[in-house]
Amino acid sequence: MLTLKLLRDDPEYVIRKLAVKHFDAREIVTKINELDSNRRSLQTELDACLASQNRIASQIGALMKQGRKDEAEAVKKEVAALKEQSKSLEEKSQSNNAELNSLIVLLPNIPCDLVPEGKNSDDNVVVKTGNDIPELGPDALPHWELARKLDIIDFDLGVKLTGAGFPVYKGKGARLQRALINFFLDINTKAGYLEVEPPVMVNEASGFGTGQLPDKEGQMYHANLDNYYLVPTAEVPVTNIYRDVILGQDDFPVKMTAYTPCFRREAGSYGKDVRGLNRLHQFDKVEIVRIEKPENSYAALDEMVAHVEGIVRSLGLPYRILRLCGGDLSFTSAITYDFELYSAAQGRWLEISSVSNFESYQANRLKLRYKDADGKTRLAHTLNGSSLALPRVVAALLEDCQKDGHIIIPEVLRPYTGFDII
RNA sequence: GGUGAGAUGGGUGAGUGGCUGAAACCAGCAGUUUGCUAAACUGCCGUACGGGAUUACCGUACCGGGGGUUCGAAUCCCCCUCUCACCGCCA
Repeated sequence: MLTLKLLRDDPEYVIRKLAVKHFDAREIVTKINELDSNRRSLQTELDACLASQNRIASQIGALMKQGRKDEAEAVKKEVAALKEQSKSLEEKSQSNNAELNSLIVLLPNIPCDLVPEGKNSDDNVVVKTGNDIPELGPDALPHWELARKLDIIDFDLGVKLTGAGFPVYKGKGARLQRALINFFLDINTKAGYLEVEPPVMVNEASGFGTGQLPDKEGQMYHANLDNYYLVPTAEVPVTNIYRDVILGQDDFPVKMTAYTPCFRREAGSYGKDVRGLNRLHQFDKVEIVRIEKPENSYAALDEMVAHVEGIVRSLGLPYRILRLCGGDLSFTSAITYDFELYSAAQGRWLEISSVSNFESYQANRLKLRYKDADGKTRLAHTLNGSSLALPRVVAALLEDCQKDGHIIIPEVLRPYTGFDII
């Protein structure tokens, strides 16, 4: 969430920048600043009231000690009115602040200056393309048919075991999953990311920390007996490692990578988007997370984009990098680069990675801070990106690498798969 | 799941109603001195919010979380959560 200080110091800036996200913030920002000013005057009043009570209480203590009991009793009577007053001030202040908090979380993150104008995904800017789109013959198949023919992914069996969106990978299909996960983790750790294996269920506090709760509650699977949530992405447990943490100067940079299965209810999706591997309820993903000082976060973002591009390039699959426009940017992101692979048999681009800088928006929720050179406590910046999400990589790989009904495994993966053709 | 014991500042750990925002020690930071891969001494050393002469000052809150008793609570009462130990079960 945004900081009150920013909203107070430069409301017009916030309103102007949020317009890039097509978010009309004027009303909320005005209301927030009103509530914030109430908050401060109420607190000043309440603090003064409590201070007198404290003063009187210690007077009574002193009198009692000297055995001047009657005087103490007399002083006690003075407190009653103050107690009434502080009680009412406290109630006012609590309801005021509750309203303030409920409003401030409605404001999305401010897009950074690099974010292009635009309404929706059509307005995203292609910043780079790489690797050639293969010429497939007329008998080229979409991945779900290839998977069935080669008997490497069984969607129907997944339906039997669980439901739609929970495929079963078999034989070389299963091995391919494992190969990709290891390949991605190896590249990430070589680039200095610390490998982490986090829990795949998190508590409520973690869900709040990264912003999945309360808004996206319906998107997560909930184990209600213990009130745990299945992680929708490793970002949640990994970033929450640093919830309520104050980092020192020497702790930077923080670079972590983690593989987890990801669970998403994806309520409301339908049609060609959910065919085959295009959209699943459970999928594998390797994530990278960074925590940086504000002055370094954009350099870190560029590094992450270059890193992910290196992985995609090495797979030899046709890709492009998009800079998301204001209208397509997620609620919490200040800037996002999407990576897409071209799925030749479907004739469409599939998103396989999203690399974002959240600046201090997540950190403010997480209470993730650091001591700067002057010893001041400030909010850190958080960033994350997929490197990579497996299903659509597999979809594109199957479709783009098909030849005479078989799949030619990309060179870099062969040490991991142990085979070069499916 | 059962029984018992606990939860205090970065760490160890004191503290059973007012003198405790919290002893002491360790770690950390700054300085002094002796001098040299180090020691001694002195000072500083939690967070948030508010006020303000906006880095020095003042106020308020916070001793797992929430509520209660009281003029006053880390300290008493209630509820919850978590941790540890033993037993049971188990990959």
